[in-house]
Amino acid sequence: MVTPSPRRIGAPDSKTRARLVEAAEQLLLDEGSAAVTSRRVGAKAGLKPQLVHYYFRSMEDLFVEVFRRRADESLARAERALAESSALRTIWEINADPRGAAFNIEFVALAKHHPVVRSEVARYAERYRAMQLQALGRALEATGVSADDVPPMAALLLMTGLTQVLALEQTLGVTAGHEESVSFVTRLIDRLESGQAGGR
Amino acid sequence: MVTPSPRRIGAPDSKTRARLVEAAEQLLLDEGSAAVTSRRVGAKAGLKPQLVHYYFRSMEDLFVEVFRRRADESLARAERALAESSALRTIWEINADPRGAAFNIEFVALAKHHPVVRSEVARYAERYRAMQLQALGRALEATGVSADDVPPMAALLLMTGLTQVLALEQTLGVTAGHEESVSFVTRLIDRLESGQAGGR
DNA sequence: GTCTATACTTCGATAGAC
DNA sequence: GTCTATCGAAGTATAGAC
Repeated sequence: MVTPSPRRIGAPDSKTRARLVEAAEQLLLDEGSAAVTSRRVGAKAGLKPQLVHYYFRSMEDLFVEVFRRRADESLARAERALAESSALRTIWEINADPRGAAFNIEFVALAKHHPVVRSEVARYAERYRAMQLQALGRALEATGVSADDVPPMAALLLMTGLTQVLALEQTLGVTAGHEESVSFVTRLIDRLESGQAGGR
Repeated sequence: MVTPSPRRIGAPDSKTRARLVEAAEQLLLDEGSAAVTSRRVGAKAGLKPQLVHYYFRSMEDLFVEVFRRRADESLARAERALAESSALRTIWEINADPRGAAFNIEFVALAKHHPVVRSEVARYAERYRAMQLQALGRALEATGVSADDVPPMAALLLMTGLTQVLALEQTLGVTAGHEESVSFVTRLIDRLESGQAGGR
């Protein structure tokens, strides 16, 4: 009794479909979420725009697919990295990738108008946060920083926030103070991870 | 020899015009930049959509107007506030307003497709940053924190970044750890400003 | 000085041809 | 299983009526 989707949809493993997803991601990163229209995605992939609607029931479905592809990869990569030592530095490096931060920002924008995207992004954000938090808690403990002095959650949100402002301002061409701030954070991390007895 | 604009534009002090700007700002904050179209602005203001094009040469002009109105006000407010004492806390409070952070994010999105908006936002960001930086430098100095230990620029970008992630995540409905992080920062500020001898 | 009728473009989506 | 012809709605903008 599953109201069968009235429209036919292309095979999930089609080569053409993969090209469309790739084109959409490119467009999203280069020109922002507003540029990801069926017509422009088609053009970028060198295909007719209607193909987007053949392979995806709606634009929202395409957005979700683009998001999942990258989010799954990020989660896996982070999981591997955080299992190693020096989690503090690893967490910073993962978040410091400006492409990743830009990607997030665009999807939060899409989430405003696409409920399915929203729940997907929210679910991912929570998982990602929890994973990093656990690793960061262990890492800070190892350096001798008490959780009362510096709650891991606050440290994590401060790091994440910094990388996101940097990404945001980069799109404006504003970069004053960026290097200085990054080197402050990396120095702090170096001091903590090598010294292994930082704090107050 | 100024190629005179071929189209007639309504008076800058028109009441109707003000209504349109107000409606655009509402729409921007409530539904994001993608929702600010001539048709929707007109509807929100209870006017015909064509009026948007009568009062503004282009949508971009409307965006710039919305931005300037609020940016000017923010700059003036910040200038007054920062002249007072306890600049550290003041800077935090100004940035902690989630509406302001959301506003910024939406305009950075618009900047991607509207060069005039971009230069306007960039110019404002630089002025705002410089102003806060100066006040923050003085404030940190007063608390006995050396600029070598905590560069004011880094402190400023960390604070700004935190408020922006919070705003971003709020639109997703994700709020885990927000209170904890905010209270960490405010406690830190309290300690610095009252103790007046924090640091290491 | 203010607003409306209208043109033109691009959007997402579908039905049906190969 | 894959792609094309086409529709109706919504987008920006202009020319001209009041």
